[in-house]
Amino acid sequence: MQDVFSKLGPLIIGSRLKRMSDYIMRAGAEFYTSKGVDFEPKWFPLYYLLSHEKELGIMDIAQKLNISHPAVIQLAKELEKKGWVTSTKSKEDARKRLLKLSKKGISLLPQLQLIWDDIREVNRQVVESQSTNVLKALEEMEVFFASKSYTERMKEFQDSKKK
Amino acid sequence: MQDVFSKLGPLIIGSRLKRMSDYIMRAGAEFYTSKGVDFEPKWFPLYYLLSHEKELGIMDIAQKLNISHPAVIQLAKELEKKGWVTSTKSKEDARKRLLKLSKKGISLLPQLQLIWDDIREVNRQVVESQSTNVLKALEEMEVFFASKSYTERMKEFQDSKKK
DNA sequence: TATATTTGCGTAATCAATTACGTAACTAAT
DNA sequence: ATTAGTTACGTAATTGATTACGCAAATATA
Repeated sequence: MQDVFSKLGPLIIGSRLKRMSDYIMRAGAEFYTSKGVDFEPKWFPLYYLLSHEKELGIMDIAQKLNISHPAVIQLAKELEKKGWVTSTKSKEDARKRLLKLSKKGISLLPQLQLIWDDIREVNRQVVESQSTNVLKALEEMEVFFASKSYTERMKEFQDSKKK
Repeated sequence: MQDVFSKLGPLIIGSRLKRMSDYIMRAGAEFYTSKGVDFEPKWFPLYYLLSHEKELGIMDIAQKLNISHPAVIQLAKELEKKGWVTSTKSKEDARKRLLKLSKKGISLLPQLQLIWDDIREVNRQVVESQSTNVLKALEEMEVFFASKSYTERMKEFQDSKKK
């Protein structure tokens, strides 16, 4: 992705973010394997969330993780198969199925913590090497679009041109 | 993805990059639709590349775009169906199938250019709003990992802890 | 209380991209 | 000139996530 694309600059922010994200996620997967832990990066958000929140319904999780609810069901299915997560029907609301970490899931935590510490440390090295901090940049983008969405900004730009 | 995750910082660089990338890509798709142009963001890299390079083989493209060659074949199939891309067997190397923009594909370019200009402009606004430039941050990350991969850095960190 | 609407969940179909594998054409080495 | 190895491409299977759809429970409304 050099030469031709170097001049594109802002036009391909999306693709470049995706490429870097894929790269990091893949490296993360490698790392779990190298440590002999049968854990996949995609499980992290759900697992981590449950490790902090005791019990949560499918939709609550989907919202907190900002993914679709079928994705949550799928991830939960995998973690249940591993025996790390169990579910119970809610007594207050019969529609809800509550997820939580099983004992086995909780007992795995310390081992994962160590790995997460390592990942965090290397990521910190990345960030510290930067004169321009990627996390800060992301933070700023999130705030920027929270105040007004990309699509809205597009519309406004269109209108401003017409004048 | 607030509260629980806010303290994670560097641990979830990957997920956050992905989330932002997804967001921008989706907005891009919306924009094409709103302009009544039947073009998908995923086609952009291949289309744009061909608009600059005349003729290219599948593998050349895969390398330049940093995607797998089946992905190129798939994208090409779609663009061929649209009538924007044609292919010919290479005379120098009978294994190669060369892709290029068709006349129809070329004639679409000016219209797309206008849209790309708009996208570029709004993205520029994003970047200019930032005290910390996301493109610069990405650039730095790319350089950082080009000199030594994430996995290598992981290994080194592991070793340094043992001492 | 009956009815309409919303909410929570599950399944199915679809999508975009990958890995794995096979085949044919080219290249290098003997 | 054979053989071995590499390269280019295509297909199939898999992955990870989404949207679309439907059902049942809860909530709001008449």
